[in-house]
Amino acid sequence: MKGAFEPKKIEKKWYAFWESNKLFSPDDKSKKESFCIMIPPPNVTGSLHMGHGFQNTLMDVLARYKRAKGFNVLWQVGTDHAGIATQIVVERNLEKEGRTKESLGRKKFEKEIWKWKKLSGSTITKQLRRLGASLDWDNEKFTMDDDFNEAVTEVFCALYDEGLIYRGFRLVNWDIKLQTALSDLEVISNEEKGKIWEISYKTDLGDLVVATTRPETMLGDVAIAVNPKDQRYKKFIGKRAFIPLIEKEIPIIGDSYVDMEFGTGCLKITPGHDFNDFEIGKKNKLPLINIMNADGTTNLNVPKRFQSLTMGEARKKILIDLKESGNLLKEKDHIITIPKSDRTGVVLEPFLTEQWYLKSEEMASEAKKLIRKKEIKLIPKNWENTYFSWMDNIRDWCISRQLWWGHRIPAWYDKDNNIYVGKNLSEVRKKYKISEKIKLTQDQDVLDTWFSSQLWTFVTLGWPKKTKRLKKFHPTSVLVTGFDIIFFWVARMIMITKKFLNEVPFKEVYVHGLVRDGEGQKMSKSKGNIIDPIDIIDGIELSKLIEKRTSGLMNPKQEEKIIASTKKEFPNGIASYGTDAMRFTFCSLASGSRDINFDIKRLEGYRNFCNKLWNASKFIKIQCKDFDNKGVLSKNSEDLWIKNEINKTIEDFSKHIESYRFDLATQSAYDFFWEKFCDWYIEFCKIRLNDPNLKQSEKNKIKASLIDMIEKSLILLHPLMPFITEEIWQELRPLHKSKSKSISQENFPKVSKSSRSFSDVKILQEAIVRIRNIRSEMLIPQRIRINILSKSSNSLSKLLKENIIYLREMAGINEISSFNKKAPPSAIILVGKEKIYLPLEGLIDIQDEKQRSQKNLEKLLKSFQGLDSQLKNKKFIKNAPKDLILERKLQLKEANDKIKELNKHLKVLELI
RNA sequence: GGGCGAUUAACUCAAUUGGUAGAGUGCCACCUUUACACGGUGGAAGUUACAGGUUCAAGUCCUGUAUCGCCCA
Repeated sequence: MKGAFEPKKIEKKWYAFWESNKLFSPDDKSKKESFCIMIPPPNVTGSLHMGHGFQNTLMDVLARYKRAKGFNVLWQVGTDHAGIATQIVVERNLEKEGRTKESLGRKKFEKEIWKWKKLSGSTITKQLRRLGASLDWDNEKFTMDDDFNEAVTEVFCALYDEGLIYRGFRLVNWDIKLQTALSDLEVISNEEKGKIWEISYKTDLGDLVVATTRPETMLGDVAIAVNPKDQRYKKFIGKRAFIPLIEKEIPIIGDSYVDMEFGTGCLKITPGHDFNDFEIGKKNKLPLINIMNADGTTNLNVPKRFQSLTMGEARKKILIDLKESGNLLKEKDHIITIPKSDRTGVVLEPFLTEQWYLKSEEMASEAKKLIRKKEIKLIPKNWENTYFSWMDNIRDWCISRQLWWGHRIPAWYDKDNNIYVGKNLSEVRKKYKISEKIKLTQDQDVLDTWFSSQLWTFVTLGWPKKTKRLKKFHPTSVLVTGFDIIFFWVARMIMITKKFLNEVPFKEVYVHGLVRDGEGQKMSKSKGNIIDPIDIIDGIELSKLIEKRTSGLMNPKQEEKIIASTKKEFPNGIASYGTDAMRFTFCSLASGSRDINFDIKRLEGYRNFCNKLWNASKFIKIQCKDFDNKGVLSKNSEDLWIKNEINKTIEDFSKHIESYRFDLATQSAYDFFWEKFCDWYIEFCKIRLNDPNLKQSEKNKIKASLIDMIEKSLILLHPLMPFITEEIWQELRPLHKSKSKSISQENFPKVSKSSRSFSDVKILQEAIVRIRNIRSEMLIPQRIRINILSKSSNSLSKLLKENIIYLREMAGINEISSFNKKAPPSAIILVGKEKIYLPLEGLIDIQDEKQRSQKNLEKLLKSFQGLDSQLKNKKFIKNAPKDLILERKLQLKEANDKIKELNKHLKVLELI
């Protein structure tokens, strides 16, 4: 084993070993209890980002932990076809070659996408392997696979036949560049500086002033609305108004929706171009006018001089005309929320189209019950509020997209636009009894990607076939996901799974936070603060990191800023930290909070922990060279103490993992290994093994104990850091002699608790720490060995003498002498109730000792006073729990004893 | 406008049903000791955003204020 841990040398080797031995495939015949996690399928052509790294680390920890706990584990792998995202990428690639999807036609374009999928589709799955993710690669799924496609079609047809899927003519979020409807998830609303204009409309009773942020939609106005309670405008209701410039007559209506305080209190109603107006229009039975083409230009419904303009151009022209006609009264700055497309960045238009919708209310009400009845638990619980608030206001889901990449909608039309839905053309003809002579054409649209994603938990297991896997692993155990897709994915899975399987898709949902940079900023290309998990694993030079962060920027102006901040944060680039350190860091940050600020400093600390583990193991390997382990353990107090410590740790660790407190789990494992095992136990063993007076048979027992402890530690840590633990475990195989192929097949250590208090070990440790402390304070050099004294009769004296071997090495003690009557002038160290005397002569200045004792005394007095006043409080005695009072009393007595001793000591010092 | 969350050491985060605040990094001092300087030993560092309240006891519960963030409209 080398001096320092070098992750690069081992990681790829072990992943290949695990995979080729199929260690992560569940056993279909197993009688063990099942545990199943579905991977939230990443975009098939995407690449790994920090969110993936974080999420998949947590899932892998669960999967590996559960395997070690004796479960039959399936962690299902697969990818999503990611309709829009993928189509855009392929279109861009074609653009570079001067081709367009239209020039190719639909079939050839689809072929291009499959080509691209083949080319880049393994990037993400390769990266998942780099994370150490213990996925079941034998059953990788893709949402566009044939079987998935069939399942999607089946679900669509069933929902249609039941009347839950229907065609509807209404507003959608329209991307004029892609010319498709978008899901709410793809809408990014940002506040921007805009303007609000006040425009006068002529009416029967004089002018009304309307405030609007979108004057161009005026051409599609169908009414003016005022609040019926508004005294200013009450009399206008029922009268006529005239749209300026085109002088079209529209009614003035009363609707309580209108906010009297906002703008002028007069609202123009444009149901064809505003979601709220659409609702008002429906309520008041107003007509619908669409003034826009699919490409975002004005259509034939507007006067000729305004036709074929972009919405921006139309706005300019209308404002000029309004100014001229005297109808434009005011122009004010105003902060407006502008919805933009997450995909193309263009401003989204509410647009009237005919789309396919899924009725959601009934399914939502069923889905709400499942959470209420606790058949599904959200963790942390407060996410249930988010879930309910969305479910309570659920609207029908627009499931069609005007794209070429996705599941084609299984609907056909005849020349009269009659709709026929079925699994395929021949089934449709049979189902609806339509002869071959009648021409049917299939709907051009595809389904929203989430429509297939919602089937993920059961179609991956073989549904609609009644497979063994489906029976064994569904409902799945837990879903690990981000809060940003509770609506789009989690809620919909719950609804659809209840509908089709009459089951829950998962029993628990662990909702994790969003990974941000060290300053709490969301990581994004435009901010230039993205860290690629692979760069943390492998390391990256500063120049390459800058190149990565600044290439392909939408706004080149930011380049300088990004270069400066990158140089500041990573002056030497990013070192190679290895997967294990990164995973450990992710876990240590997974506390259940909403934001995870990824701080490279934390990473460094946990990288050091990997090195500690490495070197401790190396030490054991060196010590146990040629040792034939018979498994006979050493049973001194310190050996039993460490065994008890690891048992406590195993118990805590399990408790924390099972309650998804990965941070507490890492903390307990870290503390045990570094602070208990390395700092104390290894030192205890080292000293004993170097002791020429100790028999070889005893030394062998100590070696066996060390091996036992390191083996258990490795198994405990394996879910968190799979690579390093596998490497060491294999390296130590001659010592632990396990017959398993891999540490990943080892069972979690069984816990046996001890009722002992181990006070002897704890007092010994306290004595060592306090001696070190006084040495450091009194600046006694390490090479100087000191003599200490203790009263011959007390128990401390006995304990210290028994452990002189440790005190020599760990506290620089030379000899422990006893005295019967009177100690020479000394500094004193209080250990529990007893004292250790450190003769002053030649070592310590008397004034220093006075000062030190005085300082200690003050501290003790302060704590004494606190405790004393608490215990004198009758209400405290009356109300506080009994064991707390007892504890406080003991603390008080201890403080009191120590104060007495110190006072005595100070008096003695005065006399010298 | 409605809802949710956050504010704890210089930085990044913890703190179980209220019981006297802890890690990692950084900082200070000492130490090249044969597992580890990615180390060892010891140490300093907090009016828990602010103001009230409930309670024997508040980082934790309640009310209000401030700042920041997210979601929905």
